[in-house]
Amino acid sequence: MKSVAEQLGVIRRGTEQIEPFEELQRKLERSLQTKKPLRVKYGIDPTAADVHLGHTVPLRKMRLFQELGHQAVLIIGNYTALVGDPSGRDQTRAKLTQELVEANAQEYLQQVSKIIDISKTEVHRNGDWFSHYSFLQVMELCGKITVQRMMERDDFTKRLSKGEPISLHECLYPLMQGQDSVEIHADIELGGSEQLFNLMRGRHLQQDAGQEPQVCITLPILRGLDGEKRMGKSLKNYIGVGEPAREQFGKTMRIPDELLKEWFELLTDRSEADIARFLDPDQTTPFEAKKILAGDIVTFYHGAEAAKVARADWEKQFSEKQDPDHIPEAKIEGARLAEGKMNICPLLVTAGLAPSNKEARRKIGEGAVHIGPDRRKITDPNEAVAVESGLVLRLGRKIVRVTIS
RNA sequence: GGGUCGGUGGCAGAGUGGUCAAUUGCACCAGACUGUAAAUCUGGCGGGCUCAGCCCUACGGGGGUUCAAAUCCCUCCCGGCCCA
Repeated sequence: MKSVAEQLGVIRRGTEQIEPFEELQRKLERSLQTKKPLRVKYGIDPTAADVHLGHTVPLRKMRLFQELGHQAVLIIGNYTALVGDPSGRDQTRAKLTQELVEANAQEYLQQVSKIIDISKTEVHRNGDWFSHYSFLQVMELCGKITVQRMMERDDFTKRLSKGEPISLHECLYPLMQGQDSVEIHADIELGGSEQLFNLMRGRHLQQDAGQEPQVCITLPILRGLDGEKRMGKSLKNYIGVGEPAREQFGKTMRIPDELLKEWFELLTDRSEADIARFLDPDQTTPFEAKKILAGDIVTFYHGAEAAKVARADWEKQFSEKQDPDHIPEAKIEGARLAEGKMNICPLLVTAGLAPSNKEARRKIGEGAVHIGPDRRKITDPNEAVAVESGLVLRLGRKIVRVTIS
């Protein structure tokens, strides 16, 4: 095991705050002496079946703790998901059914295992304990915080002043998350910076329960593709860990330059020196830096070879304006062809390039549709196109190769 | 429970009997430029069709008045505020 100083060094990298820092130091020292790993908690609510890069910031930190020999404890918030975390939200989350939550949870676990070593991770569903809580216990839990304290939260204050509804059950959320820490005896809890209130609840509840309180480590919120708002599913500004290599690469190439620094810091293992070099315009162009970043991200989820391919394809398509070597396939049923032909609009829709005939028609009018090896521009929305396997269709930056089934 | 205001497209927010598939902003898509960055300009942004036209669905749900409703009436559901 590494020395406390060494551990602290890597743990601190990229964190927002460590509260309280001295306690972390003490815990690490004791752990080293007793050879007893620290229990590091991270909770994730299976509200949708997609893990994105925003989630990976704390998960990567958890992975680091695993590498340092500590015990990762992952909480699947199947009960908290039913409540909905009010943190950073300006409205109540939509209600989810238990079945949906469980289905999401399965998917989550699979995706999370791309980042942490799931075989060495303790996984709990907080429904395991909350489903057995009596009403009395819930009341006792509620007694551990005042309404004033709860309302001090920024998100609640905002909603209150804007006249937006706050449901009482949302107030349960921080208490539940905190109680999770009691249940699993957490030494450390990881979370996004907006989680501080919830994480601190855990400390208080643990103290109440006669436990040593956890250290709260918050990590910066990753901004999404737009470069402004936090990465999130609902904002459609995310990159999923399960997405294909070319998608991850392409989306990364579209982020604003200003995002480069934080993405390198939060999503890659690049050293400070490397990052400084990439961001220095005298040594690396932002364009190249972005390709490196995109390559790093793809490498993490798909391997170095896939990253190489994704980059080569991308350059071929966008820099050289050629057809890339690897083009996603779109299946067209042979039965839909009339004498080997099909009208261009339904063809684009079937190939998944356009959401509707109407939209396809518009895009043709805008000069966004090109087909075939010579990338002929389609101008007539009623054109019947000769379709054969291998035909390449383009609509804007989207590209697809037709296969007839 | 009472009073009152309100529920419009992904969001914000106009519209208060016909000219409304619904002003505008944001977001989003595409075109030009370019580094699929930023900035800028342009077009688009419910759906179907035999597509300069026609048709269908849509302004919380249901019902009604009217030649005609997002707009008026009834009712139900949901929310804010005030009172209890």
